[in-house]
Amino acid sequence: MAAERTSYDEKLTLILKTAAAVFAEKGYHRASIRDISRASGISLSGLYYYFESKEELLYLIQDHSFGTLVSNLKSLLAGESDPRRRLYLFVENHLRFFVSNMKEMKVLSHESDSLEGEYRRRVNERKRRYTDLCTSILEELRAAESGASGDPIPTRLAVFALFGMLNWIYNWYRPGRDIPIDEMVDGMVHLFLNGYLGGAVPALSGEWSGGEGTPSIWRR
Amino acid sequence: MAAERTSYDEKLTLILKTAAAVFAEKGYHRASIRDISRASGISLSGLYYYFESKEELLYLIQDHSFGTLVSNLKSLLAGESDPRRRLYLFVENHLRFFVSNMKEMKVLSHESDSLEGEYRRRVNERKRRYTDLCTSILEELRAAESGASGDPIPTRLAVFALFGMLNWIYNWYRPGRDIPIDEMVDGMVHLFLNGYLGGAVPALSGEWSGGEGTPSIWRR
Amino acid sequence: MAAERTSYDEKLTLILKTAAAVFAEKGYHRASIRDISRASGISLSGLYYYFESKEELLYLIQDHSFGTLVSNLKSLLAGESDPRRRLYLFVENHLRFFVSNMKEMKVLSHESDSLEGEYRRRVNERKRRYTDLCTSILEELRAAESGASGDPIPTRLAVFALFGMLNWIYNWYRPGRDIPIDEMVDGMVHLFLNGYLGGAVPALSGEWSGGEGTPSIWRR
Amino acid sequence: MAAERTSYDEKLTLILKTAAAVFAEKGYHRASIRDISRASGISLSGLYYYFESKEELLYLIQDHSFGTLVSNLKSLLAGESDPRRRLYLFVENHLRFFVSNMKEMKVLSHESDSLEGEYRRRVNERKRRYTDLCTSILEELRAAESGASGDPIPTRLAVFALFGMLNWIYNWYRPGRDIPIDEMVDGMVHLFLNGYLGGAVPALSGEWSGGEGTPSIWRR
DNA sequence: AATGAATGAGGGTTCATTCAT
DNA sequence: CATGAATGAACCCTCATTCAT
Repeated sequence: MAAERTSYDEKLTLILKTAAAVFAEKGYHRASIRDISRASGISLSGLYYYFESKEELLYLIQDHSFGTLVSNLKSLLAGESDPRRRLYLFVENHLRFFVSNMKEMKVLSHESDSLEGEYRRRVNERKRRYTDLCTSILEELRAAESGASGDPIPTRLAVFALFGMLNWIYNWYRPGRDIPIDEMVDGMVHLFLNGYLGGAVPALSGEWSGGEGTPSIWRR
Repeated sequence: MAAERTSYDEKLTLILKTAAAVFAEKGYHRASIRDISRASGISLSGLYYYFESKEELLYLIQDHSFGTLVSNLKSLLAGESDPRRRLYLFVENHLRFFVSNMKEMKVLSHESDSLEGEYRRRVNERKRRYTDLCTSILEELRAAESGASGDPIPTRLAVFALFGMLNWIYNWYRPGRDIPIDEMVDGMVHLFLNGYLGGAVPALSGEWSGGEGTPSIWRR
Repeated sequence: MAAERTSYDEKLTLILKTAAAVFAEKGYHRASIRDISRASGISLSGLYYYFESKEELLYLIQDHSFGTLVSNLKSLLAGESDPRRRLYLFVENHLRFFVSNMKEMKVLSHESDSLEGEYRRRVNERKRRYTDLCTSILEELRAAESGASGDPIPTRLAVFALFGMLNWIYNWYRPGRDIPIDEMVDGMVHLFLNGYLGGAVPALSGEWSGGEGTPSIWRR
Repeated sequence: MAAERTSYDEKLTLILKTAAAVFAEKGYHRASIRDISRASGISLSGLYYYFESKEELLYLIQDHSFGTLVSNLKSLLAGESDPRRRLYLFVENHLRFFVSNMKEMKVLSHESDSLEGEYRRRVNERKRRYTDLCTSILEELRAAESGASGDPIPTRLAVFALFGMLNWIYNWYRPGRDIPIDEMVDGMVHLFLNGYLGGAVPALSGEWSGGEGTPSIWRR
């Protein structure tokens, strides 16, 4: 008697998940709502009951993903004050979530320019706060570790180098075929921590020809 | 009498440069040939004298960029055998070229999935060789520096972490408003070298709850 | 205990009034049932309890309006036999009703082609009878006034000129900002009566170049 | 040898004429670009070479029609200063043009609300000027004819009554089956001139029950 | 070497309408 | 009585591409 019906929320979730997969596969602009209709088994017009436009659909995916990512992080960091552990948790949360939600995170990383107007503003606001949180962890870290010698790495550079390392994985990491996540987390933290806090690198710069950079056919 | 006509090559170069800018601005799929016609001042059908399809145009841009990037690198590395210096030169070449040709490199980094078939194969082949070169530098580096203790960072992870750091810059680096390239190069090399070669990070892992990762609305 | 429920009729009336306003505002074809749902506060599917199709809804509006217009007119003309007064009452009824029910009358005037089949037939039948009534008033009028000199104005032309004068008001008349209805009624009756019954206009025609009419780019 | 090719302008003219017919037949909103494609024999996308949007197409039709209507009028009125003759020419031009370009004029009269924004503004501006011209003719007329007695008909009312008479014809006039244009022109001028200039109509007003107008189901 | 004109395929979106509940 | 959820058909418009000139 207890009919097994799918609720509105379940269906919306299915749609978001399917759409994320389609967007991840073909890219947002190349993907058509018809693709999503086909992949989800819901009629083209039926989809519009759940979102108002393709752009809103992208926003919903990004917003949901980001929301969960951040909310998970918050509960992890809640009781922790040691900067090293906080960084570790940050990286671990980011990578685990990324690997568990590869499609969504690819969409989040790759389609940041695809939103416009208010949607874009909102997602960017979330990104800014997430970046700020990362920045403050790095600053605590530097404050805690006094031994730094030589010119320190600019924090902004460090933050985005870290995000680059982490976000780039959708371009190469294949779960099951690459190393397990645990090892990736350890490796990334290790790499970044030693790099960020480690002693000065022997001077090498200034000796390269440089000038206006590499000549190329593009420069004419 | 000697009319100042623009040659075929000059015009092709103009088209590639313009198209790269348009693709960088709107993304490959969102950009239309009409956009490129408008931006270049060449008629829609006139463009087709210089390429056979939109996809070939993308290929030409990526192939040209990559070709120059690699050729520059080759001549820089030519006389150098010290692994540290070789890494430095690799990073410097990559970043300088990237910043000098931001549009093209964004297209190269961002639109790797937009090519198909033979075009894709060819660009991927170039990427593989470039990656291999980077890999071998990192291996030389590790071989040269004996002091490494503890579990070393997997080379594959290190390579892609490095590429992530470098390629991500199109998402944040604004020439003129951010630090000069020299400092960015120093910072990136410093960060990566210390990270890659530095001593083991105090064990932190294994203590996180994890399991299948963070619960999320996506996982239901 | 006596719940103050709105009856079926009240709700239907609300719907017709709301729909008339929406149709008047956006035009029948441009307006959507969703617009009416929004404007009336009744759910999209809930509306279909009161009519079977959008076209029937339009029919109901036109039929109701016309019915009331004619029924009012009938009771006004009931005891009156003087042709001038009968015309006056005709015009007054038409204009007053029009101004009091601007939305509905705009729909009636403007959307006469939007009905098809049986619906159209029925409304047209009502229009025909209404027109016939007007025609007969004009004929009585002419019969009563013997003084007409020269070629009389063809009745069919007079009838439709009158309807044009009257119906056009939805294009310009703004209650409150234009003259009061009374004056408009007087003015219209005056204009039409003098025109219809007045002496011949000095011959002016036949002197215009004309031929097939005005040359225009359309005629090529 | 002399190829019989149709020029751009000829094709545009064909499209405007065809589109006017389709819009007149089905109404602007109900008509689809596909209908116009079918009717003109030009492919759907091919049409967009000649206009940028359906709305621009409507604008082009209205603007062209109005332009010709007014330009014809201007050259007719050029040498004429007698108010009566000026009115006659105004009406004759309007009606002849209307009948010769029934489709376009129906679109012009019936679809005045279908344009928005800048397009609407421009057409309305033309309409305003045309209306002003008519108004000034009526004023000259009244000034010239001193004999007017009693309260004169408000000019604004007279102008729009005249336009109503004239524009309404798309609702009833069938060339070939109705009276010839000449007679219609004479009739309309006669009707309006006598009405507008004629002596006062015997007082009839004020005796009707009225009040707030006719009670109706709509007024609740 | 270059272009104006044209097109088939497909894009996102809206609509009137239905039906189980 | 009333609604939430769903759909097929159709809409306007854009696109990469072609081809005669």
